[in-house]
Amino acid sequence: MRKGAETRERILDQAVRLASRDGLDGLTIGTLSTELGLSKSGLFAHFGSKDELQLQVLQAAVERFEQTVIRPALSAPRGEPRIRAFFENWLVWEDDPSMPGGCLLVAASVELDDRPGPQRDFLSRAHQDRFQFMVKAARLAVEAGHFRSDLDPGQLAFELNAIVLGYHHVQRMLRDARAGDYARAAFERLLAHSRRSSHE
Amino acid sequence: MRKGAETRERILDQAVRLASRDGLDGLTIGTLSTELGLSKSGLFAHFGSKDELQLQVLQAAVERFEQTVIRPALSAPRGEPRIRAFFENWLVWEDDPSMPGGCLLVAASVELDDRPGPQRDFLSRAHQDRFQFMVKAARLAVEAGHFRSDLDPGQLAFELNAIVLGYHHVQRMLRDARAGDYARAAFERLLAHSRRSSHE
DNA sequence: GACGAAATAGAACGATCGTTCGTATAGTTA
DNA sequence: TAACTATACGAACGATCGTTCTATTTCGTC
Repeated sequence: MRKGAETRERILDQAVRLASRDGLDGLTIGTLSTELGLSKSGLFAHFGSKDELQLQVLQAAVERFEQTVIRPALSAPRGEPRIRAFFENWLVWEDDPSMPGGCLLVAASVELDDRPGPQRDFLSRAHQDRFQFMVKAARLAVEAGHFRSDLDPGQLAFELNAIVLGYHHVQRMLRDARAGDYARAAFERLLAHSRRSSHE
Repeated sequence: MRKGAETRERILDQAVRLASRDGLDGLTIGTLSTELGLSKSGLFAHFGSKDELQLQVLQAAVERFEQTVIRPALSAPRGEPRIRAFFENWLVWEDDPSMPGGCLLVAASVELDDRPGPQRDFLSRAHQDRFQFMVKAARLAVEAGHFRSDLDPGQLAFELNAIVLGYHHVQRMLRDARAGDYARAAFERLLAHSRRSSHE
């Protein structure tokens, strides 16, 4: 019962890596087991089905996101500093070397957005939670007096999310080195607009 | 030579539809031929390889984007009106019923961004062209006096692109009906910031 | 050290993948 | 209409997919 959990983690670690490249469907039990030096059936026994493997891969990715991005942001002071920490950690996350094919949550989101099932349900919930985290962070920033009182927290969450998606695209598809500069400039513009009496 | 081109178009039409759901790899010659009432080998003969099929699917999608979004924008007056037309047509494109799985260019971009090959090369080029189109449109808007002279056209292109990606995500993964409102509000904020002496 | 359980391996399954080949049909041209 | 070519089909290929089964090895506990 000890050993099993260890290998399961080792499997999921490599599975996240592979799925970031090839997608959740492109992720294959055969290649995954080969790369890990395991037998196909031995690996399979840990999950019982490919659906379950995909689900656990998604869960692993979400857990890591919370650990890498959410938690550090929560330990920053409420208001603008927290939002800033969240954003910067998110950018770091997007280039995490443990996902050489780019953020798995982005890849899986595009892959699953129109395919009903438990994988989509789980991922959708995770994205909603992340969105609500940003909404709440924006509200706290308003309460702290950092942001203007008529700011729409949902709008800020949308734009924050959009900036990171834009970064992902320009960085990975266009391979434009200015991706980070663009993203940070957009973020600063968003912050400036969100602060008290920004322009009217 | 006549008949062949017709069926080829019919194949590509359905292929774009299927690939928008299942991705370019998920697109399968077997299911594609079945849905069209063709034999696998008969369909295959039109392309010679799956790689070539994928490439032509991408080309078909890019051509349609140019026809649906780029060309109408070009027939709008230079400057802000053109950018506005481009953006609105882009949003319409994102919900085009001929791609029930969402914009193929977004899906393929995430799928191919880390897989070298002619498909990625072609798609990357298409995205660069689209980006440059936005850059040029922004420059024209500056020249027309609609936008401030110190505006960074690349930055505007980045943010425009980001807004649409955010729309795609919130609309399709979160299934939030406010996606359009969010996107348009972000767009108006971007325009306001880009106009002459917006806030300083 | 022996025993029961957990973990892994190996072989095989039907299904489907992309692809090839030979053949028949359909369409175009002379 | 005859000849020719483009188009489509059907069967089969080896490879790989997820999955199932049985057997073997490894582990934790008494």
